[in-house]
Amino acid sequence: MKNDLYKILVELSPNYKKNYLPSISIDCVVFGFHDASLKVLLLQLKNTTKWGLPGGYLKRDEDLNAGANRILKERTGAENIFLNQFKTFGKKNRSEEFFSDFPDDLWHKQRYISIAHYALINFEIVNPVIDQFSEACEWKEISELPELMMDHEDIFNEALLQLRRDLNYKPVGLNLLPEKFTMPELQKLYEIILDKKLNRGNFYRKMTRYEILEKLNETRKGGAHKAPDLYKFDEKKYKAALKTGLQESW
Amino acid sequence: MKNDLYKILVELSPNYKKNYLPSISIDCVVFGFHDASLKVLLLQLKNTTKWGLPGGYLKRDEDLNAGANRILKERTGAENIFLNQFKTFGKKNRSEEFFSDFPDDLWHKQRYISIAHYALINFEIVNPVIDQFSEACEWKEISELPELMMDHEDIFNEALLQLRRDLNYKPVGLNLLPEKFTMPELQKLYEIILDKKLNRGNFYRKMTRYEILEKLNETRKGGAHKAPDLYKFDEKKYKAALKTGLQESW
DNA sequence: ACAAAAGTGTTACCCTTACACCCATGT
DNA sequence: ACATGGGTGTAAGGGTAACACTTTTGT
Repeated sequence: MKNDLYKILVELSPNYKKNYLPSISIDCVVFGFHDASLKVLLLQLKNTTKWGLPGGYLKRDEDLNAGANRILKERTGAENIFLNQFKTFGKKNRSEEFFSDFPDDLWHKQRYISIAHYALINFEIVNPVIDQFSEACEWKEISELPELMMDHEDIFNEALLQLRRDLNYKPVGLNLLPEKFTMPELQKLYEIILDKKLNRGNFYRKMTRYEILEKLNETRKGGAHKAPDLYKFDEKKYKAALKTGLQESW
Repeated sequence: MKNDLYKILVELSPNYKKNYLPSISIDCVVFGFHDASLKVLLLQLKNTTKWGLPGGYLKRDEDLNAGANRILKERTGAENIFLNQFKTFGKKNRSEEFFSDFPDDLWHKQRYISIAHYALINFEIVNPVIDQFSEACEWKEISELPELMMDHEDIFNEALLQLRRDLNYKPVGLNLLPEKFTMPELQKLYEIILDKKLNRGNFYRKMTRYEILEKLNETRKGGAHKAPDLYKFDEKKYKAALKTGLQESW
Protein backbone atom coordinates (compact mmCIF):
# COMPACT_ATOMS: atom_id res chain seq x y z
CA MET A 1 0.00 0.00 0.00
CA LYS A 2 2.16 2.88 -1.27
CA ASN A 3 0.60 6.26 -0.63
CA ASP A 4 1.57 9.71 -1.93
CA LEU A 5 3.92 10.62 0.88
CA TYR A 6 5.67 7.28 0.52
CA LYS A 7 6.23 7.77 -3.20
CA ILE A 8 7.49 11.32 -2.87
CA LEU A 9 9.98 10.42 -0.15
CA VAL A 10 11.36 7.44 -2.00
CA GLU A 11 11.80 9.51 -5.11
CA LEU A 12 13.58 12.37 -3.35
CA SER A 13 15.75 10.26 -1.11
CA PRO A 14 18.87 10.22 -3.36
CA ASN A 15 18.81 13.97 -3.85
CA TYR A 16 18.61 14.60 -0.12
CA LYS A 17 21.45 12.21 0.48
CA LYS A 18 23.63 14.19 -1.86
CA ASN A 19 22.88 17.74 -0.80
CA TYR A 20 21.98 17.65 2.87
CA LEU A 21 23.85 16.79 6.04
CA PRO A 22 22.80 13.45 7.50
CA SER A 23 21.34 13.01 11.00
CA ILE A 24 20.44 16.67 11.40
CA SER A 25 17.05 18.29 11.08
CA ILE A 26 15.74 21.73 11.90
CA ASP A 27 12.29 22.32 13.35
CA CYS A 28 10.63 25.68 13.81
CA VAL A 29 7.91 26.72 16.23
CA VAL A 30 6.45 29.72 14.43
CA PHE A 31 4.43 32.03 16.65
CA GLY A 32 1.95 34.59 15.38
CA PHE A 33 -0.43 36.87 17.23
CA HIS A 34 -3.88 37.60 15.88
CA ASP A 35 -7.38 38.25 17.17
CA ALA A 36 -6.12 38.50 20.74
CA SER A 37 -4.72 35.00 20.63
CA LEU A 38 -1.35 33.36 20.10
CA LYS A 39 -1.09 30.96 17.20
CA VAL A 40 1.45 28.50 15.88
CA LEU A 41 2.01 27.44 12.29
CA LEU A 42 1.47 23.72 11.69
CA LEU A 43 1.63 21.38 8.71
CA GLN A 44 -0.37 18.28 8.04
CA LEU A 45 1.65 15.70 6.14
CA LYS A 46 -0.03 13.85 3.33
CA ASN A 47 -1.66 10.57 4.36
CA THR A 48 -1.40 11.32 8.05
CA THR A 49 -3.85 12.62 10.62
CA LYS A 50 -1.34 14.19 12.98
CA TRP A 51 0.16 17.63 12.50
CA GLY A 52 3.79 18.67 12.66
CA LEU A 53 6.06 21.66 13.02
CA PRO A 54 7.53 23.13 9.86
CA GLY A 55 11.02 21.80 9.45
CA GLY A 56 13.68 20.67 7.08
CA TYR A 57 17.28 19.69 6.68
CA LEU A 58 20.57 21.51 6.64
CA LYS A 59 22.43 21.80 3.35
CA ARG A 60 26.00 20.62 3.30
CA ASP A 61 27.31 24.09 2.54
CA GLU A 62 24.93 26.14 4.64
CA ASP A 63 25.34 27.77 8.06
CA LEU A 64 22.87 26.51 10.66
CA ASN A 65 21.42 29.97 10.91
CA ALA A 66 20.92 30.25 7.20
CA GLY A 67 19.23 26.87 7.06
CA ALA A 68 16.64 27.81 9.61
CA ASN A 69 15.93 31.05 7.78
CA ARG A 70 15.59 29.25 4.47
CA ILE A 71 13.12 26.72 5.88
CA LEU A 72 11.08 29.49 7.40
CA LYS A 73 10.98 31.47 4.20
CA GLU A 74 9.72 28.45 2.30
CA ARG A 75 6.79 28.03 4.68
CA THR A 76 5.83 31.66 5.19
CA GLY A 77 7.22 33.65 2.30
CA ALA A 78 8.73 36.02 4.83
CA GLU A 79 12.39 36.94 5.21
CA ASN A 80 14.46 38.37 8.03
CA ILE A 81 12.26 36.76 10.60
CA PHE A 82 13.21 36.81 14.27
CA LEU A 83 14.56 33.33 14.93
CA ASN A 84 15.93 31.95 18.15
CA GLN A 85 17.55 28.56 18.43
CA PHE A 86 16.54 27.28 21.86
CA LYS A 87 17.22 23.57 22.23
CA THR A 88 18.35 20.47 20.41
CA PHE A 89 16.28 17.31 20.70
CA GLY A 90 18.17 14.07 20.42
CA LYS A 91 16.36 11.08 21.88
CA LYS A 92 17.35 8.11 19.79
CA ASN A 93 13.84 6.89 19.00
CA ARG A 94 12.14 10.21 18.43
CA SER A 95 11.04 9.42 14.88
CA GLU A 96 11.09 5.63 14.91
CA GLU A 97 7.37 5.12 15.11
CA PHE A 98 6.57 7.65 12.44
CA PHE A 99 8.70 5.96 9.78
CA SER A 100 8.11 2.35 10.79
CA ASP A 101 6.35 1.48 7.51
CA PHE A 102 8.95 3.10 5.25
CA PRO A 103 11.90 1.32 3.61
CA ASP A 104 15.03 1.15 5.75
CA ASP A 105 17.27 2.77 3.16
CA LEU A 106 15.07 5.86 2.92
CA TRP A 107 17.16 8.93 3.72
CA HIS A 108 14.39 10.35 5.86
CA LYS A 109 14.18 7.24 8.00
CA GLN A 110 17.62 7.64 9.51
CA ARG A 111 17.98 8.85 13.05
CA TYR A 112 17.88 12.64 13.39
CA ILE A 113 18.67 15.08 16.07
CA SER A 114 16.50 18.15 15.70
CA ILE A 115 17.78 21.64 16.27
CA ALA A 116 14.69 23.50 17.41
CA HIS A 117 14.09 27.19 16.83
CA TYR A 118 11.21 29.43 17.65
CA ALA A 119 10.22 32.23 15.31
CA LEU A 120 8.23 35.38 16.00
CA ILE A 121 6.39 36.72 13.05
CA ASN A 122 3.92 39.41 12.20
CA PHE A 123 0.76 37.41 11.52
CA GLU A 124 -0.42 39.83 8.87
CA ILE A 125 2.50 39.40 6.51
CA VAL A 126 2.47 35.60 6.50
CA ASN A 127 1.14 33.62 3.64
CA PRO A 128 1.21 29.98 4.75
CA VAL A 129 2.52 27.78 1.94
CA ILE A 130 2.19 24.01 1.89
CA ASP A 131 5.20 22.01 0.81
CA GLN A 132 5.29 18.94 -1.40
CA PHE A 133 4.90 16.60 1.59
CA SER A 134 1.89 18.35 3.08
CA GLU A 135 -1.74 18.81 2.41
CA ALA A 136 -2.34 21.64 4.83
CA CYS A 137 -0.41 24.49 6.42
CA GLU A 138 -2.42 26.47 8.95
CA TRP A 139 -2.28 28.68 12.00
CA LYS A 140 -3.56 26.90 15.11
CA GLU A 141 -4.48 28.44 18.44
CA ILE A 142 -1.96 27.40 21.05
CA SER A 143 -4.71 26.49 23.48
CA GLU A 144 -6.38 24.22 20.94
CA LEU A 145 -3.51 22.32 19.40
CA PRO A 146 -4.29 19.22 17.35
CA GLU A 147 -2.38 16.03 18.02
CA LEU A 148 1.24 16.41 16.97
CA MET A 149 3.58 13.84 15.46
CA MET A 150 6.76 12.49 17.06
CA ASP A 151 8.05 14.70 19.90
CA HIS A 152 6.71 17.92 18.40
CA GLU A 153 4.49 18.59 21.38
CA ASP A 154 7.56 18.53 23.64
CA ILE A 155 9.31 20.90 21.28
CA PHE A 156 6.34 23.26 21.26
CA ASN A 157 6.08 23.27 25.04
CA GLU A 158 9.75 24.05 25.44
CA ALA A 159 9.45 26.86 22.92
CA LEU A 160 6.62 28.45 24.85
CA LEU A 161 8.59 28.23 28.09
CA GLN A 162 11.61 29.78 26.43
CA LEU A 163 9.48 32.55 24.96
CA ARG A 164 8.21 33.34 28.45
CA ARG A 165 11.74 33.53 29.83
CA ASP A 166 12.79 35.70 26.90
CA LEU A 167 10.04 38.26 27.29
CA ASN A 168 12.30 40.73 29.07
CA TYR A 169 15.36 40.04 26.94
CA LYS A 170 14.19 39.68 23.35
CA PRO A 171 12.09 41.99 21.18
CA VAL A 172 9.02 39.82 21.47
CA GLY A 173 6.45 42.59 21.11
CA LEU A 174 8.26 44.14 18.17
CA ASN A 175 8.19 40.90 16.22
CA LEU A 176 4.75 39.57 17.11
CA LEU A 177 2.70 42.74 16.78
CA PRO A 178 1.99 44.75 13.66
CA GLU A 179 3.88 48.00 13.38
CA LYS A 180 1.03 49.92 14.98
CA PHE A 181 -0.81 48.46 17.94
CA THR A 182 -2.83 49.51 20.94
CA MET A 183 -1.97 49.27 24.61
CA PRO A 184 -4.72 46.66 25.26
CA GLU A 185 -3.33 44.55 22.43
CA LEU A 186 0.15 44.69 23.88
CA GLN A 187 -1.17 43.80 27.32
CA LYS A 188 -3.12 40.87 25.92
CA LEU A 189 0.04 39.54 24.28
CA TYR A 190 1.90 39.71 27.58
CA GLU A 191 -0.97 38.02 29.39
CA ILE A 192 -1.07 35.13 26.97
CA ILE A 193 2.66 34.54 27.01
CA LEU A 194 2.87 34.82 30.79
CA ASP A 195 -0.39 32.96 31.24
CA LYS A 196 -1.68 35.38 33.86
CA LYS A 197 -3.90 38.43 34.15
CA LEU A 198 -2.12 41.75 34.56
CA ASN A 199 -3.45 44.92 36.10
CA ARG A 200 -4.33 47.41 33.39
CA GLY A 201 -3.26 50.62 35.09
CA ASN A 202 0.01 49.18 36.31
CA PHE A 203 0.78 47.68 32.93
CA TYR A 204 0.20 51.04 31.29
CA ARG A 205 2.49 52.81 33.73
CA LYS A 206 5.18 50.19 33.50
CA MET A 207 5.28 50.23 29.73
CA THR A 208 5.27 54.00 29.73
CA ARG A 209 8.14 54.11 32.21
CA TYR A 210 10.32 51.92 30.03
CA GLU A 211 10.19 54.65 27.38
CA ILE A 212 10.27 52.08 24.60
CA LEU A 213 6.92 53.05 23.06
CA GLU A 214 6.12 55.91 20.79
CA LYS A 215 2.56 57.15 20.86
CA LEU A 216 1.12 57.99 17.49
CA ASN A 217 -1.43 60.64 16.60
CA GLU A 218 -3.85 57.99 15.46
CA THR A 219 -6.51 55.77 16.96
CA ARG A 220 -7.82 52.37 15.98
CA LYS A 221 -11.19 53.18 14.37
CA GLY A 222 -14.03 50.78 13.87
CA GLY A 223 -14.21 49.06 17.24
CA ALA A 224 -17.40 48.86 19.22
CA HIS A 225 -16.11 51.27 21.85
CA LYS A 226 -13.82 54.20 22.31
CA ALA A 227 -11.09 54.16 19.68
CA PRO A 228 -7.86 53.21 21.45
CA ASP A 229 -4.61 55.09 20.79
CA LEU A 230 -2.06 53.52 18.51
CA TYR A 231 1.58 53.03 19.49
CA LYS A 232 4.68 51.72 17.87
CA PHE A 233 7.96 50.59 19.36
CA ASP A 234 10.93 52.90 19.45
CA GLU A 235 13.10 50.14 18.08
CA LYS A 236 16.40 51.63 19.18
CA LYS A 237 15.34 52.27 22.75
CA TYR A 238 13.52 48.93 22.97
CA LYS A 239 16.58 46.97 21.92
CA ALA A 240 18.86 49.01 24.11
CA ALA A 241 16.63 48.35 27.11
CA LEU A 242 16.54 44.62 26.36
CA LYS A 243 20.29 44.34 26.62
CA THR A 244 20.15 44.61 30.38
CA GLY A 245 16.65 43.15 30.54
CA LEU A 246 13.48 45.10 31.20
CA GLN A 247 13.69 44.50 34.92
CA GLU A 248 15.32 42.19 37.45
CA SER A 249 17.81 42.54 40.19
CA TRP A 250 21.22 41.00 40.52
CA MET B 1 55.10 14.86 8.20
CA LYS B 2 52.71 12.52 9.98
CA ASN B 3 52.51 13.22 13.68
CA ASP B 4 50.91 11.22 16.50
CA LEU B 5 47.50 12.82 16.32
CA TYR B 6 47.41 12.29 12.57
CA LYS B 7 48.20 8.59 12.90
CA ILE B 8 45.68 7.97 15.64
CA LEU B 9 42.87 9.67 13.77
CA VAL B 10 43.52 7.86 10.52
CA GLU B 11 43.61 4.55 12.34
CA LEU B 12 40.37 5.15 14.21
CA SER B 13 38.45 6.68 11.36
CA PRO B 14 36.71 3.49 10.15
CA ASN B 15 35.57 2.57 13.62
CA TYR B 16 34.03 5.99 14.18
CA LYS B 17 32.29 5.82 10.85
CA LYS B 18 30.65 2.59 11.88
CA ASN B 19 29.54 3.37 15.41
CA TYR B 20 28.90 7.10 15.60
CA LEU B 21 26.42 9.45 13.99
CA PRO B 22 27.95 11.62 11.28
CA SER B 23 27.99 15.43 11.39
CA ILE B 24 27.24 15.64 15.10
CA SER B 25 29.63 16.37 17.92
CA ILE B 26 29.14 17.17 21.58
CA ASP B 27 31.27 19.68 23.45
CA CYS B 28 31.24 20.29 27.18
CA VAL B 29 32.20 23.38 29.14
CA VAL B 30 33.01 21.86 32.51
CA PHE B 31 32.98 24.34 35.38
CA GLY B 32 34.59 23.74 38.75
CA PHE B 33 35.01 26.04 41.73
CA HIS B 34 38.16 25.95 43.81
CA ASP B 35 40.34 28.34 45.75
CA ALA B 36 37.85 31.16 45.38
CA SER B 37 38.02 30.98 41.60
CA LEU B 38 36.00 29.46 38.78
CA LYS B 39 37.79 26.99 36.55
CA VAL B 40 37.09 25.17 33.35
CA LEU B 41 38.42 21.81 32.23
CA LEU B 42 40.49 21.93 29.03
CA LEU B 43 42.39 19.45 26.91
CA GLN B 44 45.50 19.97 24.87
CA LEU B 45 45.48 17.82 21.76
CA LYS B 46 48.68 16.07 20.77
CA ASN B 47 50.87 18.06 18.40
CA THR B 48 48.95 21.27 18.89
CA THR B 49 49.52 24.35 20.99
CA LYS B 50 45.91 25.39 21.37
CA TRP B 51 43.56 23.96 23.93
CA GLY B 52 40.06 22.64 23.45
CA LEU B 53 36.89 21.76 25.29
CA PRO B 54 36.34 18.11 26.15
CA GLY B 55 34.05 16.64 23.56
CA GLY B 56 33.15 13.62 21.54
CA TYR B 57 30.64 12.07 19.23
CA LEU B 58 27.20 10.58 19.60
CA LYS B 59 26.81 6.83 19.23
CA ARG B 60 24.25 5.63 16.77
CA ASP B 61 22.16 3.98 19.47
CA GLU B 62 22.60 6.54 22.22
CA ASP B 63 20.32 9.31 23.47
CA LEU B 64 21.85 12.78 23.21
CA ASN B 65 21.69 13.09 26.96
CA ALA B 66 23.46 9.82 27.51
CA GLY B 67 26.19 10.75 25.06
CA ALA B 68 27.02 13.96 26.88
CA ASN B 69 27.12 12.10 30.19
CA ARG B 70 29.37 9.41 28.77
CA ILE B 71 31.83 11.93 27.37
CA LEU B 72 31.93 13.72 30.68
CA LYS B 73 32.50 10.55 32.61
CA GLU B 74 35.44 9.65 30.40
CA ARG B 75 37.11 12.98 31.13
CA THR B 76 36.36 13.32 34.83
CA GLY B 77 35.59 9.89 36.19
CA ALA B 78 32.44 11.37 37.68
CA GLU B 79 28.88 10.25 37.08
CA ASN B 80 25.50 11.91 37.49
CA ILE B 81 26.95 15.30 36.82
CA PHE B 82 24.71 18.32 36.37
CA LEU B 83 24.61 18.89 32.62
CA ASN B 84 22.75 21.53 30.73
CA GLN B 85 22.54 21.62 26.97
CA PHE B 86 22.52 25.32 26.10
CA LYS B 87 23.19 25.89 22.41
CA THR B 88 24.10 24.22 19.16
CA PHE B 89 26.90 25.66 17.06
CA GLY B 90 26.60 25.13 13.34
CA LYS B 91 28.67 27.52 11.28
CA LYS B 92 29.74 25.61 8.20
CA ASN B 93 33.45 26.34 8.49
CA ARG B 94 33.88 25.99 12.23
CA SER B 95 36.49 23.25 12.03
CA GLU B 96 37.84 23.77 8.52
CA GLU B 97 41.09 25.38 9.52
CA PHE B 98 41.88 22.88 12.22
CA PHE B 99 41.74 19.87 9.90
CA SER B 100 43.20 21.48 6.79
CA ASP B 101 46.29 19.22 6.77
CA PHE B 102 44.35 16.00 7.29
CA PRO B 103 43.17 13.63 4.55
CA ASP B 104 39.77 14.46 3.12
CA ASP B 105 38.28 11.06 3.78
CA LEU B 106 39.07 11.25 7.49
CA TRP B 107 35.87 10.80 9.46
CA HIS B 108 36.83 13.61 11.80
CA LYS B 109 37.33 16.07 8.96
CA GLN B 110 33.69 16.14 7.92
CA ARG B 111 31.55 19.10 8.81
CA TYR B 112 30.11 18.95 12.34
CA ILE B 113 27.50 20.80 14.21
CA SER B 114 28.35 20.85 17.88
CA ILE B 115 25.75 20.45 20.58
CA ALA B 116 27.24 22.39 23.47
CA HIS B 117 26.60 21.61 27.11
CA TYR B 118 27.86 23.11 30.29
CA ALA B 119 28.55 20.97 33.31
CA LEU B 120 28.76 21.93 36.96
CA ILE B 121 30.94 19.71 39.01
CA ASN B 122 32.34 19.50 42.49
CA PHE B 123 36.00 20.28 41.92
CA GLU B 124 37.11 17.96 44.70
CA ILE B 125 35.74 14.77 43.20
CA VAL B 126 37.20 15.26 39.74
CA ASN B 127 40.17 13.36 38.49
CA PRO B 128 41.05 14.83 35.09
CA VAL B 129 41.86 12.05 32.63
CA ILE B 130 43.56 12.61 29.28
CA ASP B 131 42.18 10.79 26.29
CA GLN B 132 44.12 9.12 23.50
CA PHE B 133 44.18 12.31 21.41
CA SER B 134 45.49 14.56 24.16
CA GLU B 135 48.63 15.20 26.04
CA ALA B 136 47.13 17.29 28.82
CA CYS B 137 43.83 17.68 30.64
CA GLU B 138 43.81 20.47 33.18
CA TRP B 139 41.69 22.93 35.07
CA LYS B 140 42.21 26.51 33.87
CA GLU B 141 41.13 29.70 35.56
CA ILE B 142 38.39 31.32 33.52
CA SER B 143 40.12 34.69 33.71
CA GLU B 144 43.37 33.26 32.34
CA LEU B 145 42.25 31.03 29.50
CA PRO B 146 44.85 29.84 27.02
CA GLU B 147 44.17 30.19 23.31
CA LEU B 148 41.37 27.84 22.26
CA MET B 149 40.93 25.94 19.02
CA MET B 150 38.14 26.44 16.48
CA ASP B 151 35.13 28.29 17.92
CA HIS B 152 35.64 26.98 21.44
CA GLU B 153 36.13 30.43 22.86
CA ASP B 154 32.68 31.39 21.54
CA ILE B 155 31.24 28.28 23.10
CA PHE B 156 32.88 29.03 26.42
CA ASN B 157 31.64 32.62 26.44
CA GLU B 158 28.09 31.53 25.68
CA ALA B 159 28.28 28.96 28.46
CA LEU B 160 29.32 31.56 30.97
CA LEU B 161 26.48 33.86 29.90
CA GLN B 162 24.01 31.03 30.17
CA LEU B 163 25.33 30.10 33.60
CA ARG B 164 24.75 33.67 34.72
CA ARG B 165 21.18 33.63 33.47
CA ASP B 166 20.59 30.27 35.13
CA LEU B 167 21.79 31.32 38.56
CA ASN B 168 18.26 31.82 39.86
CA TYR B 169 16.78 28.84 38.07
CA LYS B 170 19.27 26.00 38.33
CA PRO B 171 21.01 24.46 41.35
CA VAL B 172 24.30 26.14 40.57
CA GLY B 173 25.55 26.39 44.14
CA LEU B 174 24.59 22.83 44.93
CA ASN B 175 26.62 21.46 42.05
CA LEU B 176 29.67 23.71 42.16
CA LEU B 177 30.32 23.77 45.89
CA PRO B 178 31.33 20.89 48.12
CA GLU B 179 28.61 19.55 50.37
CA LYS B 180 29.67 21.82 53.20
CA PHE B 181 30.64 25.40 52.51
CA THR B 182 30.80 28.78 54.18
CA MET B 183 28.79 31.90 53.49
CA PRO B 184 31.83 33.81 52.18
CA GLU B 185 32.55 30.96 49.78
CA LEU B 186 29.00 31.02 48.46
CA GLN B 187 29.15 34.76 48.05
CA LYS B 188 32.45 34.52 46.18
CA LEU B 189 30.90 32.04 43.78
CA TYR B 190 28.00 34.39 43.08
CA GLU B 191 30.38 37.30 42.60
CA ILE B 192 32.49 35.46 40.06
CA ILE B 193 29.54 34.22 38.05
CA LEU B 194 27.81 37.58 38.08
CA ASP B 195 31.08 39.42 37.65
CA LYS B 196 30.26 42.01 40.30
CA LYS B 197 30.89 42.68 43.96
CA LEU B 198 27.95 42.02 46.27
CA ASN B 199 27.31 43.60 49.64
CA ARG B 200 28.13 41.11 52.37
CA GLY B 201 25.35 41.92 54.80
CA ASN B 202 22.69 42.04 52.14
CA PHE B 203 23.88 38.80 50.61
CA TYR B 204 23.74 37.10 53.98
CA ARG B 205 20.22 38.31 54.62
CA LYS B 206 18.99 37.44 51.17
CA MET B 207 20.34 33.90 51.30
CA THR B 208 18.91 33.45 54.76
CA ARG B 209 15.52 34.68 53.65
CA TYR B 210 15.32 32.14 50.86
CA GLU B 211 15.43 29.40 53.50
CA ILE B 212 17.38 27.11 51.22
CA LEU B 213 20.43 26.79 53.47
CA GLU B 214 20.89 24.62 56.49
CA LYS B 215 23.37 25.84 59.05
CA LEU B 216 25.56 23.12 60.50
CA ASN B 217 27.02 22.91 63.99
CA GLU B 218 30.51 23.06 62.57
CA THR B 219 33.00 25.63 61.51
CA ARG B 220 35.78 25.60 58.92
CA LYS B 221 38.92 25.20 61.07
CA GLY B 222 42.44 26.04 60.00
CA GLY B 223 41.94 29.43 58.39
CA ALA B 224 43.95 32.45 59.46
CA HIS B 225 40.97 34.13 61.09
CA LYS B 226 37.75 33.41 62.85
CA ALA B 227 36.48 30.01 61.74
CA PRO B 228 33.40 30.62 59.56
CA ASP B 229 30.22 28.61 60.03
CA LEU B 230 29.54 25.78 57.64
CA TYR B 231 26.30 25.43 55.71
CA LYS B 232 24.82 22.96 53.34
CA PHE B 233 21.91 23.29 50.95
CA ASP B 234 18.50 21.99 51.90
CA GLU B 235 18.24 20.26 48.55
CA LYS B 236 14.48 19.88 48.57
CA LYS B 237 13.77 23.49 49.45
CA TYR B 238 16.49 24.75 47.09
CA LYS B 239 15.05 22.91 44.12
CA ALA B 240 11.51 23.85 45.02
CA ALA B 241 12.50 27.50 45.17
CA LEU B 242 14.26 27.31 41.81
CA LYS B 243 11.10 26.19 40.06
CA THR B 244 9.69 29.66 40.25
CA GLY B 245 13.11 31.28 40.30
CA LEU B 246 14.79 32.83 43.31
CA GLN B 247 13.39 36.27 42.56
CA GLU B 248 11.85 38.33 39.77
CA SER B 249 8.58 39.95 39.14
CA TRP B 250 5.95 39.34 36.51
C1' DA C 1 46.26 43.75 68.04
C1' DC C 2 44.47 42.48 63.95
C1' DA C 3 41.61 40.69 60.49
C1' DA C 4 37.99 38.05 59.03
C1' DA C 5 33.39 36.33 60.10
C1' DA C 6 28.57 36.74 61.95
C1' DG C 7 24.69 39.20 62.71
C1' DT C 8 21.88 43.25 62.93
C1' DG C 9 20.19 48.10 62.28
C1' DT C 10 19.03 51.92 59.46
C1' DT C 11 17.65 54.78 55.76
C1' DA C 12 16.32 56.09 51.35
C1' DC C 13 14.57 54.48 47.31
C1' DC C 14 12.23 51.92 43.90
C1' DC C 15 8.92 48.81 42.31
C1' DT C 16 4.82 46.06 42.72
C1' DT C 17 0.07 45.17 43.90
C1' DA C 18 -4.43 46.31 44.31
C1' DC C 19 -8.05 49.52 44.26
C1' DA C 20 -10.27 53.49 43.02
C1' DC C 21 -11.39 57.46 40.63
C1' DC C 22 -11.65 60.68 36.84
C1' DC C 23 -12.58 61.67 31.93
C1' DA C 24 -13.34 60.57 26.86
C1' DT C 25 -15.79 58.40 23.27
C1' DG C 26 -18.24 55.06 20.07
C1' DT C 27 -22.58 52.50 19.74
C1' DA D 1 -26.58 54.27 29.37
C1' DC D 2 -22.86 51.48 28.99
C1' DA D 3 -18.62 49.40 27.94
C1' DT D 4 -14.09 50.22 26.79
C1' DG D 5 -9.95 52.98 26.86
C1' DG D 6 -6.70 56.64 28.82
C1' DG D 7 -4.72 58.52 32.63
C1' DT D 8 -3.74 59.28 37.44
C1' DG D 9 -3.86 58.81 42.73
C1' DT D 10 -2.73 56.31 46.63
C1' DA D 11 -1.43 53.25 50.41
C1' DA D 12 0.74 49.02 51.82
C1' DG D 13 4.24 46.06 51.29
C1' DG D 14 8.57 44.19 49.93
C1' DG D 15 13.11 44.18 48.10
C1' DT D 16 17.55 46.71 47.22
C1' DA D 17 21.64 49.43 47.99
C1' DA D 18 24.78 51.38 50.86
C1' DC D 19 26.66 52.09 55.15
C1' DA D 20 27.63 51.34 59.83
C1' DC D 21 28.02 49.12 64.13
C1' DT D 22 28.60 45.24 67.20
C1' DT D 23 30.37 40.89 68.72
C1' DT D 24 33.10 36.72 68.08
C1' DT D 25 37.24 34.30 67.45
C1' DG D 26 41.74 32.37 65.45
C1' DT D 27 46.55 33.63 64.90
